[in-house]
Amino acid sequence: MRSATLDEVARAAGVSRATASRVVNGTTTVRVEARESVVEAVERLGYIPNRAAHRLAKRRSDSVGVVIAETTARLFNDPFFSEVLRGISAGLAAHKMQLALLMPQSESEENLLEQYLAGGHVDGAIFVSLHGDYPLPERLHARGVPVVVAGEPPRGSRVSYVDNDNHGGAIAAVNHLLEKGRRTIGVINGPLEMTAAASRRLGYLDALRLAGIPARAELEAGGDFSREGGARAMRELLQRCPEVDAVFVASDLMAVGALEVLRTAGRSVPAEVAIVGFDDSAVALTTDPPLSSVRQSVELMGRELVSVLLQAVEARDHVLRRVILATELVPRQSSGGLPTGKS
Amino acid sequence: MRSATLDEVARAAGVSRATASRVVNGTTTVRVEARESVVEAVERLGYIPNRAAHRLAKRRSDSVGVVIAETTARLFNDPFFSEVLRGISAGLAAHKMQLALLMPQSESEENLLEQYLAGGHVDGAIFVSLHGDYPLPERLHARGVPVVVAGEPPRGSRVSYVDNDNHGGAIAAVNHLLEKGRRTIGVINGPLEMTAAASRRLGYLDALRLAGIPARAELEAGGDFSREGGARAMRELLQRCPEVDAVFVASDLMAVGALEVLRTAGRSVPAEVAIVGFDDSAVALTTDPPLSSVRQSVELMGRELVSVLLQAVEARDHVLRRVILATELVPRQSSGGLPTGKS
DNA sequence: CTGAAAGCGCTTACAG
DNA sequence: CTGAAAGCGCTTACAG
Repeated sequence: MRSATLDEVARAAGVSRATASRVVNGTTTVRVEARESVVEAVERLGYIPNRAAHRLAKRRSDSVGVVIAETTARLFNDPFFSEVLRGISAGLAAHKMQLALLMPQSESEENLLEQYLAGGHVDGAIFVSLHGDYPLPERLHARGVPVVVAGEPPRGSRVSYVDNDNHGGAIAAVNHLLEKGRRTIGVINGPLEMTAAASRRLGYLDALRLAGIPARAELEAGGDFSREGGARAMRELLQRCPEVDAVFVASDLMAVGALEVLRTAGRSVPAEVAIVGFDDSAVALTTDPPLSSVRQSVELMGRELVSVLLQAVEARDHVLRRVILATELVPRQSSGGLPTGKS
Repeated sequence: MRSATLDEVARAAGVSRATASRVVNGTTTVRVEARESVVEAVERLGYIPNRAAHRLAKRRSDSVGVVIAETTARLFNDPFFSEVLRGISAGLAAHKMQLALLMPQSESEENLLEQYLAGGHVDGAIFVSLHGDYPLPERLHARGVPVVVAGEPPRGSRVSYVDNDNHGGAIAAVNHLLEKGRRTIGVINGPLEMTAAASRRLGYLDALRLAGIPARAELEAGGDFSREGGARAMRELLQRCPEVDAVFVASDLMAVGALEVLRTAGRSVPAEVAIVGFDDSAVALTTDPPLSSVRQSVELMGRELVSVLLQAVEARDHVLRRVILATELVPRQSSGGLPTGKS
């Protein structure tokens, strides 16, 4: 159960505790023989450093808080969270940092959270909550706690963040539809208080503008990133603009709902209506026809969140860092993307 | 940034560090005046205990490892993980324990994991991986590390676990179908190497047996807990036994697929075929008709996992604990469950 | 390159 | 009820 201590290792290796510490921590200034005997002793005794002692002496926690402050509904229906968590976990593990997961579920827990994060229990914090106006990251940043958030925060914010290129991805999607000869292109938006949704919408509008096609308000419908919402929006669109020949849908899940409505309405995809989704999630491959979508790597986002945070921790600086991850259009049959059967 | 130390609090309160420690930790044997002046000093200085020092002195980590060793696909498509995580998080927070999330993603990370968990970095571990044969919990248990797993482990295992009453839930579901007058009841199973799937199947068989109805192999079809799998299984069932008048589907997601197939096949639900799912997840309310299902609380499971683990940690014992959480049938229209429109 | 020693911030017998 | 003191296991100037 109890691992050997550094003292025991030192004694076994016939060196001082200081030297033992040096080789364990990879300091180079140690004679080869000393190093070797320490390494041997570590092996033999199965030495595992005591993290608490290490932290106390170094005055660093070697752990980062990952805060997921999200409603139950979103949390359970959006694979985003598991995926970004996986990326964060991998990034942290590579740096031997511990992931302290925090999921506040009430007002009072929120308050404790701020105490906790500001109290030196962690070296920094990553926020993965998506809803627009969340003041905690900003407050912690102001108190000098290194912070990074997933997704672009509302404008005016001073905290570092990592985000996917939502705007660029949307432009690519709409350009693709334009190249396919579509001219009456609708959009199904996500909830616009989320910056991701707002950016995708902007990309749609910008792509149309660049192509010299005037935007029409009746070609926009609102969703909520859910399948149901996508279906509802598609019905609206069909009713308001029966001549619509393509739709850029701001999430794959909504696109699934839209496809169902189109099938029920007897509109063939992509012949009559071409569809492009966003996320390139697993469902994109299971729809009929397979869904063209904009790929983003949420796991990569998790890794980037870690590296941005650790940069700030190392540098002990207060620099604002922004990382925008590339997105990529993956054409499939729902937009007539691929001439062959390859998907 | 840096919080006051206990020493500073003691000095400000005019007592010794020992006394200050006693009131901070809630020991009762402290004179009222001393207590009050310490409390006041804590307030005034904004004292936050240094966790590393506390841990080092107490030789306890006050944190538990939560291991999610799961394939990406399952992790991202199953809300189970977020939900159980939320329950665990809440349970741990209530005990002021820290949640160290561990998501090993390779062989080598798995090995480090065992080192880590056995190395005293955590007071115990909760395992949330679902696939059948996972040796790590057993090994840690044998090494004296308190361990509890979510879901019944394969038979022969000696580790504590918390599970939902899959068997009882399945019996309730099938009994309900029997009460509705159905006699040709099929089943769509999950992957049987998962104990949850196996138990549900057993419940189906037992309920039939108790009702004196012989089981027929052609009324069983296999799924994989996915929507696709459910659809495939339903097609099989219709082909092999067109006279089937009810199906117990071992997960809501599979039931969604089954309902789609039935609609396409022109079978009305519940008039011709009654359906009951399992999980009572959010989708149960969005299907058409609303899906009867067996309710289980995964979040509660998370809380129970914590309390079982902490019992073992406190007691420093090696007792095998098993907690089976009640499930409950929620009748809706897919089984003709409710005479009125209430769902 | 190496060791003796101070220090990180807390807990807890022990003696009173 | 309370304080002086040892101890938890590590890191790191400092002197050599």
